[in-house]
Amino acid sequence: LKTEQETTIYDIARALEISASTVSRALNDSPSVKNETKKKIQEQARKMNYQQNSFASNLRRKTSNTIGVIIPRLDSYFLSSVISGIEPVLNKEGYNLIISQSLESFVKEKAAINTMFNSRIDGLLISHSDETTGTKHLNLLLKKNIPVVFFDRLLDYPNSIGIVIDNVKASYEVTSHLIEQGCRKIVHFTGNSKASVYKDRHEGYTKALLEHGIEYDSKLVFDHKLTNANIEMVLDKIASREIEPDGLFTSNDQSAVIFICRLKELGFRIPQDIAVAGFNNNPISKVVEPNLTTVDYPGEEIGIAAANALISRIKNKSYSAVSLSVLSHKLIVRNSTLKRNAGL
Amino acid sequence: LKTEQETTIYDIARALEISASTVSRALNDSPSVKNETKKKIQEQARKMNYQQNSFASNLRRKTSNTIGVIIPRLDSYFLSSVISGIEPVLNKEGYNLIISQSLESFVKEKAAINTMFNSRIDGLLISHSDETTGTKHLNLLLKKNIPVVFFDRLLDYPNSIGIVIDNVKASYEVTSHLIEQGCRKIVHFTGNSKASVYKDRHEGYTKALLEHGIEYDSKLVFDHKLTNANIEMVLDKIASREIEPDGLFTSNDQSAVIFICRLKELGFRIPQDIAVAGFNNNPISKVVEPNLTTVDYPGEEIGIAAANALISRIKNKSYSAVSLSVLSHKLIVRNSTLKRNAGL
DNA sequence: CTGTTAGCGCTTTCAT
DNA sequence: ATGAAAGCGCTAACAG
Repeated sequence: LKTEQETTIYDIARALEISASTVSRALNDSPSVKNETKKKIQEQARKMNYQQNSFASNLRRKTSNTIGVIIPRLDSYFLSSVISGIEPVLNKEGYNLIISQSLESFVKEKAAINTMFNSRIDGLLISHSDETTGTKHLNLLLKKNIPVVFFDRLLDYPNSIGIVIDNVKASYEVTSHLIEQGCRKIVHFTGNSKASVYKDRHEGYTKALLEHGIEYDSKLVFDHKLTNANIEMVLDKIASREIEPDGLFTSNDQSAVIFICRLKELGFRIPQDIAVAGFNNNPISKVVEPNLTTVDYPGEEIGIAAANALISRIKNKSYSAVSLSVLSHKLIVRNSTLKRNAGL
Repeated sequence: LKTEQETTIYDIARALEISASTVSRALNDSPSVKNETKKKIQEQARKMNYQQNSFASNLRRKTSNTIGVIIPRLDSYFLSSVISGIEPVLNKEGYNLIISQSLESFVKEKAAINTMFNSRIDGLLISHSDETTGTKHLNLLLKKNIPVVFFDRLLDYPNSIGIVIDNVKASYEVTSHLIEQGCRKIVHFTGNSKASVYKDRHEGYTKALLEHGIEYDSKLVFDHKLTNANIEMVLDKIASREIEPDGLFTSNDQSAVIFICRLKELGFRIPQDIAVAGFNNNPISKVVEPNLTTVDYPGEEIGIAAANALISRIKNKSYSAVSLSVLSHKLIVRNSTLKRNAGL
C-alpha cells in the first residue's frame, strides 16, 4: 500500500546533523530544546512532509489517544445528537473517536468492548443495549482503570459517571399534565423496566397517578420494547376495546407518532378521545398533526457533558466517588394533549 | 493509568517454554503451526488474559486497520443511516472506524483529514462539506495511495470511487411528476450548484422543464444553501407575491416539511395552491400533513456499498479506472403533490 | 513446524 | 541543551 518511504525523525535528524532525541523533543514542544533549534527542526519536518507515526508513539507511551463510543443505534435522532455533541469536544482535546453500535444486542456490545479494549481506548462512553443488565463485560476495562461514562442508560458500575436527565420527574410531569387535561386511564408504553431510564419513567408515572388519586392499572402498562410489533399489540387491544384509554404516554416520539397516525386511522380523535404524549423532542414532534407534547431531552448537551466528564476523569485520574450528572429537561406541551382547548 | 502489567506474547511463550514467534503465529491463526500447539497457546492466552497490543502490531505491519469517515453532520437522518450501513460491514472485516463531522466547514474537514492521516487510516469514506470544491486537501492521501471513496457528494479525484444515485434522473422524475400534476411555476430550492449532487438535480429539473415545454425561470431557482434563513427568504417572496409558484421542489425533506408548515400558516393549501416535493424519504415525510412526495435515497445501502467498495480497493490494490456506483432510487408519490386527487 | 534475530518509529532515562 | 542507548510488543525473514 505504502509506496514511498515515510519520513521519520531519524531522517530529520540526519538532515540537520543532530540526534533523533532532540528532534523528538522539539516536535513534542519540549521546553528543554533551544528555541532556535526547535524552529529549525519544525521547519525541516514540514519541508520533509514529516508525519508522526502514532503507533510507535502510542506503543512507547502506552496510551492511545482514542475514546470508544458504544450506542444502541446511530440512526436515531437522539443518539446522533449525542454523538454530535461528543465529537467536537473530544476532537478539540486531541482524541480520536471510535464508534460502534450494539443494535440493542448484548453480544454485539460485548464484542465492541473487546475490540476497543484491544485498541487500548483511554476511555469509554456508553449507552448500553436493551439486553444488557450487568457490567461483567466491562470488567476488563475496570481492571485497567479505564474510565467509563454512561449516558441515558445507566448501569451499576464502580466509579462510573452517569449523564442523564431526571426521568422520574420528567415522567411525573408528563403524566400529571395528562391527568390535568382530564385523562384517567393512561397507557404507559415504555421499554424494559429493568433498564434505569424506563424504571425511572415508570416510577414517575406511578407517582403521578398516586398523587392524583388514580388507581394504577397494570393492564395499561406495557414495559417491554418500543417496537412496532408492540405498538400494534397495544393498538389491537384499543381497537377491540379490551382497554379503553383516554391518554397515552410513550417513551419516545417515534412510537408516539405512529400511535397518533394509527389511532387516527382507527377513528380516534387526538387529543379528544385519546391524548398522546411522547419523549425526546424529536423534530418529528413538531410536524405530526396534532403537534406532539413531549419532553425535551437535550441530546447534544448530554454528549458534551459526557465527553467533558470523561476527559476530566482521564486527566485527573480521580476515582473518588460515583457521580451522576443530571441535565435539565423541559416538558413541551403541544396540541396532542390539550383536551381542554380542543373542545369535546 | 495502567496499573498491572500487561500480558505479552513473551509471557505466554515463557509459560509454555516455546518461542514468541510461535505464539504470535498461533494467535494469528497461521497455518504453519501445529493444531495441537495452537490450541495450547490459545488456551494459555485466555488463561493469562492476553490482549494483543495493536500498536505494536500495527507498527510492525505498517497498517492501521482503521478507516476514516468524514461527513458534514451526524445528526441527519440520511447521514446517520449511511454510517449505520458502513459500520457493520467494516467491523466484520476487522476494521475500526474513526468518524469526524465537518459541520460543512472546509477547515474542519481538512483538519480531520490531517488527523486521520496521522493515525494512518487505511482508507477514507467521505461526503465532503458544502464549502469544499477541490481535492488539494486530499493530496497527502493520494501520495500514499490511501484509497478514498466518495458518497453522496462527489469530487473529481484520481482513481476515486463514488457511490451515488442518479440525481439527474431522480430530479427529472420529481419535476416531471409535478408538471404532470399541473404545476407550471416550480420553485427549485437546492444546495450550492457547484456540488455534484445539486448540479445534477438542477440539471434534472431543467431537463424536465425543457421536455415539457416550460420556460426556465431563474427567479424560481434558489441554489445556495438549504438553511432556514434561505427558506424564509423564499417564503417572503411567495408571501409578497414577488413569485407565485404552484409547485416547489426542495432538495431535502426537512426543508420541505418546514415549507409545508409555513405555507399552510400563510394560508396556502398544499397541494392545491402549491404542491411540495422533497428528497431523501426521511421518516418525517410520512408524518407531515399532507404526506410528502419525495425520493427514496437509500442511506444504509449507500453506506454498505461505500464500505464494500473501500474494502475491495484496499485489498485488491486495484487502481485501474475511476469508478462510479449508482444505486437505485425511487420516486415516492404522496399527497403533497397530488393536485388532481385533491379537487381544485 | 519452530526458533533466532532484527527492527518497525518513537520516547525516555541517563549521561554529559 | 543535547546525545547515546535501550526498549515498548509485535511480526517477518531466515534458517533449520
